[in-house]
Amino acid sequence: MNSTTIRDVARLAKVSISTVSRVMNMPEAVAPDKRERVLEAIRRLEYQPNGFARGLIFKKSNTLGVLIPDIRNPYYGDIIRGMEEAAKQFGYSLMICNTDRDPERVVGYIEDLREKQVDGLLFASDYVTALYYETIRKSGVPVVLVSTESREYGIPSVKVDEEQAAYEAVRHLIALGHREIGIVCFTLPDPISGEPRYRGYARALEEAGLEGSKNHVVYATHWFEEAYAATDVLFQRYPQLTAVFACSDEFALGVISCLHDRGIKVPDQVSVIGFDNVRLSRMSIPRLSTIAQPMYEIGYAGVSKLHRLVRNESLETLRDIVPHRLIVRESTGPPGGSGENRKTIDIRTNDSF
Amino acid sequence: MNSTTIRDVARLAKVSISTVSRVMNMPEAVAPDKRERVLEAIRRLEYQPNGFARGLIFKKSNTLGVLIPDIRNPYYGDIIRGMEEAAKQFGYSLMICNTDRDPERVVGYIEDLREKQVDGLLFASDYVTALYYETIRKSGVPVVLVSTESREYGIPSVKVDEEQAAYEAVRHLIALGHREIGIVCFTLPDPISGEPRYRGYARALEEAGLEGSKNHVVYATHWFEEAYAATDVLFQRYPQLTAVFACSDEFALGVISCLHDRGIKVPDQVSVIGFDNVRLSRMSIPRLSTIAQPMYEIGYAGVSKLHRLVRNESLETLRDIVPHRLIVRESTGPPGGSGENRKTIDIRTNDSF
DNA sequence: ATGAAAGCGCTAACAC
DNA sequence: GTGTTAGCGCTTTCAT
Repeated sequence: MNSTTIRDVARLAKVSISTVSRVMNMPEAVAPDKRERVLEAIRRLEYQPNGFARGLIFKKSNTLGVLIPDIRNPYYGDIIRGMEEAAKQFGYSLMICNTDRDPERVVGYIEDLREKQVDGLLFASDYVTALYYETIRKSGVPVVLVSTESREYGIPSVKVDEEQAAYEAVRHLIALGHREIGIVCFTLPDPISGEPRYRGYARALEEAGLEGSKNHVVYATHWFEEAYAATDVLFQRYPQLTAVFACSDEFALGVISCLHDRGIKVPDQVSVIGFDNVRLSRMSIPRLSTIAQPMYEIGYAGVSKLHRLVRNESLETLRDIVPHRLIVRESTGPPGGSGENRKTIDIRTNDSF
Repeated sequence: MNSTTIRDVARLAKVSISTVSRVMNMPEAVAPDKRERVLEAIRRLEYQPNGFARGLIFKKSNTLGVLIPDIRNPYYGDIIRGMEEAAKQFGYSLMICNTDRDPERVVGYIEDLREKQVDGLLFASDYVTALYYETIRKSGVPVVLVSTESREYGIPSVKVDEEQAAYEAVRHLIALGHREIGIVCFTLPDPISGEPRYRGYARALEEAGLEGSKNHVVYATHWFEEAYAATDVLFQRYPQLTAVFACSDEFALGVISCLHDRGIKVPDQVSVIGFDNVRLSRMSIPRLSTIAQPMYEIGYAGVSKLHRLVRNESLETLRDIVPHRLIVRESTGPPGGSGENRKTIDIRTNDSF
């Protein structure tokens, strides 16, 4: 580690340390000749100021902590990029932490970030438990929630309207002519991505007089593999389904893979719609119809909001809702083969992974 | 921000600040009654020490900087998880930065991380240019390269044997009976993932007396969309191909999508093998045959190595090579339809994205 | 315009 | 065992 200090520079330039400090912070305030000498000394010594010392004085780190529940989920790629762009704009660095949804790590990271004196915290997707809230409160660090929200604790947040988005996804299926629609839902109780998306699904069904379908639900927790397995169960119970609403694009891929392995064509026999519009959804065969979230903008807006918070500016709104939109690609279409015409589904657990 | 200091605690507990400091750093060295009083005061005041002050003394941040070229690439998910696990083990936090391969951001981040006094730097996948090296050298921060290496500057690194891995991928294709094999290669000059993988491809071809195929190459830079477009060019030039080696799984998906849109079946008519074994490769249809890199282990090993460097311990080896392995799934098979039997390929640029 | 000195919050000698 | 004190590297009064 390069350990030349301001003292070394002062000595070499034959000035006092305050002069050196001045050329770094208010260059105009120092005589041109001395300024040049100092600059030269800085160059020669490759001097770079110590962030700890500055932090101690300014009581600011210009760093924001970011808690990501699952860094493997492509959903966060663009969220992070949006955050980074905003951070750059406002002069912050990001400290990105992956919690793998482990409460211990969440708490550990919050405490660590607070010790590192981050100026603020971005908390993504996870549900804010009492433990998390208490840890955050204690730390005294401003927080904004990203793709999650908290009714109990009134924390600022940025996200889409999950219920409405899910509603529109299922509306799309209904408009296509589907009558028997299943859902692969995030394991309840998940008050963020689970419950609201289920409600949107149920609302669309009711509105279309299809409430009989409302129990065509099966659960999975975030992973392709689970969605794959859940799909077997779903079609075992409700073989009449002609469409399924998968609560994430990854789920949708799981559903499609399962169906494919059972010889069922998507979308000819069964339509599948996803949620998120991660890059993957354009890379699969068939390309996924899905609900697009503006991930980049969500990340950007999260940092903007936090920036205001950090500077004690007032927030126009506590909970920001950003627009989603339906994207129709290839995985949805009108109902084709009916349940009866379909090849019987093999419900044995698949063991190919 | 919670701003109670060690002084406040000392006052409330009616002891000196050194006693407070002691209960935090060497609790046994202080009398039980006082210790309890201090602990109670800490609890009451929700005191948490200031990392800047401690950093100033210890000259350590217990933080490692991580430079990721493209956070959207799923390849880095497990790399980061491996790093994080090791970091936790060794008592570091990770500061993850996404550079999007922008030299300005790379340099900016290195300087910023240095000011933040990170104890070390993990530099992933990118080629170490003279500018980067100079920036790193100036900063004086120990570095290890992850999934990249540097012959010029002799920087420690952890990665697979790209050339050999590519060789084995193509060997697999040859063993299956393929004679006309194309490659979708990273844009040259890419001395890390481009050139060595091409050499592996070429070596396998030569060894099998297939050197005629060696020019069946087309280039793309990291993205699905580019691989898709490159595939059109590849088959336009060499319609006799029955197999292609894609230099990444993302490329492989691009190749497969393109082929699929042209009505060509994988693997029945054309075999495709990828590289990396990202999670995606198990989620696609067909599931990808690929070369698996141990991403998690690479990340873990990178941090371990850096940890040694930070503590000035000697390294057994400068450049670590970790094992790869061939995974055969569904996207490769024996050559089926010959070029002639195949539907003519539509070489117009696809505009579906 | 410039230097001397105080002090940010903490740890680590060094007394006692 | 515990308190006093001298810094860690820097910015910022305050004199001059």
